[in-house]
Amino acid sequence: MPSNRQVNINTESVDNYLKAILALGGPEEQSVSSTALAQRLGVAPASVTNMLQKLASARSPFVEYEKHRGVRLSPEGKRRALEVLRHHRLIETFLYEILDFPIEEVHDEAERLEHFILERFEERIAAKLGHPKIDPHGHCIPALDGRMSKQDSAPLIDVEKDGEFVVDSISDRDAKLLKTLKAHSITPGAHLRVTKSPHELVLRAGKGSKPLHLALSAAGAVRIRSTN
Amino acid sequence: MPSNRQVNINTESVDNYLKAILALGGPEEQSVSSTALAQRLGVAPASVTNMLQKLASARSPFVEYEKHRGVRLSPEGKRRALEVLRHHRLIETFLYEILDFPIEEVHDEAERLEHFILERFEERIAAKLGHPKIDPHGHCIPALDGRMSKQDSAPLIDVEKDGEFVVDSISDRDAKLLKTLKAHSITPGAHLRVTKSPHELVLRAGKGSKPLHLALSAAGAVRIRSTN
DNA sequence: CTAATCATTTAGGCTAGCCTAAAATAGTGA
DNA sequence: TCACTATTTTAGGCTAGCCTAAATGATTAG
Ligand SMILES: [Mn+2]
Ligand SMILES: [Mn+2]
Ligand SMILES: [Mn+2]
Ligand SMILES: [Mn+2]
Repeated sequence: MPSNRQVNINTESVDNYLKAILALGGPEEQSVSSTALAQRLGVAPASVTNMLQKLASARSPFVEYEKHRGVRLSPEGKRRALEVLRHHRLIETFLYEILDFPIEEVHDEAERLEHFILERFEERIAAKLGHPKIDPHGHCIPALDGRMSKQDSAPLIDVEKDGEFVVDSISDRDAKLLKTLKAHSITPGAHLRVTKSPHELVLRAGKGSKPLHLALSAAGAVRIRSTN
Repeated sequence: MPSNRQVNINTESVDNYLKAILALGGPEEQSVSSTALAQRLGVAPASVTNMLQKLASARSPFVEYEKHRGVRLSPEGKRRALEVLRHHRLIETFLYEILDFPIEEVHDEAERLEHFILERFEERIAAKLGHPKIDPHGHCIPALDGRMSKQDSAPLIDVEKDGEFVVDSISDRDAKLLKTLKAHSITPGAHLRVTKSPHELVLRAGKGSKPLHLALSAAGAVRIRSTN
């Protein structure tokens, strides 16, 4: 009857569970279902249950978990998740700015490295980059203390009527889309004219760039804000 | 009776076994004992035997191994070991040159990262650094094809009589020694006056730096070459 | 209110990589 | 050559993190 399980809580896998809970919980930190986690992490639901039980029953638990009711990060879990997110986005910025990686390749490389760097490395690249607040996808980089400015933006898919916007951020998880958008000069900070039609959005960045027909299914990956 | 074992041969642990065999086998690629490997890797001898059996019985084996007679790298194993060594030394150079790490800290960080970078990352930092041939400890960086120039140097401990030499390289594995040597301006490429006494060596670098009394036990970590 | 469906957990298994203890082999020197 | 010692291997176990299949719990439609 191993009740007070002694769990090794510093693994790549644990990091990834915490990051996934942070991402799926959204800004309101809603509770996240096993199935959603299983899908995001590419593992079986049973594996998720197993891990959640471990994370919840550790000595200082990373999550609050109740059977059948989903899971939330504990304060400690949130701290760790934000730390890994900071690693991730700093590494992405670094790969993009210093090592000249193409934007669509930085995510996968960061996804591995984020788990294996020490504070010193983080501190050195942050310094080298001038303590950036935004990564190359337009996402906010959490500060050392875990604070992160709320983003004042909306998914492109929620646009109600045609208009002009500024590109806020683009999801880092779809390399192909990132490449396409880049080819149309649709990058964070760019001005964007949006025209809605039943099944797609038509996007135009600068004068020189061709209009892009974007399926609605892809429009969740782009966030916009107003042109002040 | 699982004879043709299907082994996953791309793990950090496997990398570390191969690197250790490369290092312990020396330039003559002598066969390496289980005990020596166990000691170097900080695992039990039984664990080594187990891993060697796996590495030797894979479909394209990384080692040639005979019970009780030690182990050598196969051509494939040597290729991989040199690849990881290249990663390691490129990362060290990069941490030192680009991120301004202190010399005595680069090794530990590289020791982890070397297993988790892709070709692209290797290629980018090599380019950024101008395809260096020598790392900050003075060690040769294997080329992409695995070739590595022989080092024309000798361990300081083999010095027979007093004289002047050039510091060739310093072992990366002893951070404390690296720091001490640095404080006495004893770094790769520096000129060095060596005076032998029964139990120690006295080392003097430039005029400004204080003489360093080095125990013989530490003198294996430094390699020297003649002043042309 | 009940039955079908869907989500989640439990149970049982697997591999990698480590461990310890016991057994076997090799090497050495009397 | 034979016994003693040191090295190495075998045998058996453990944890982390996955898996599948079966069982259970929650939800919803009739
Ligand atoms: Mn990313
Ligand atoms: Mn990750
Ligand atoms: Mn090193
Ligand atoms: Mn290593």
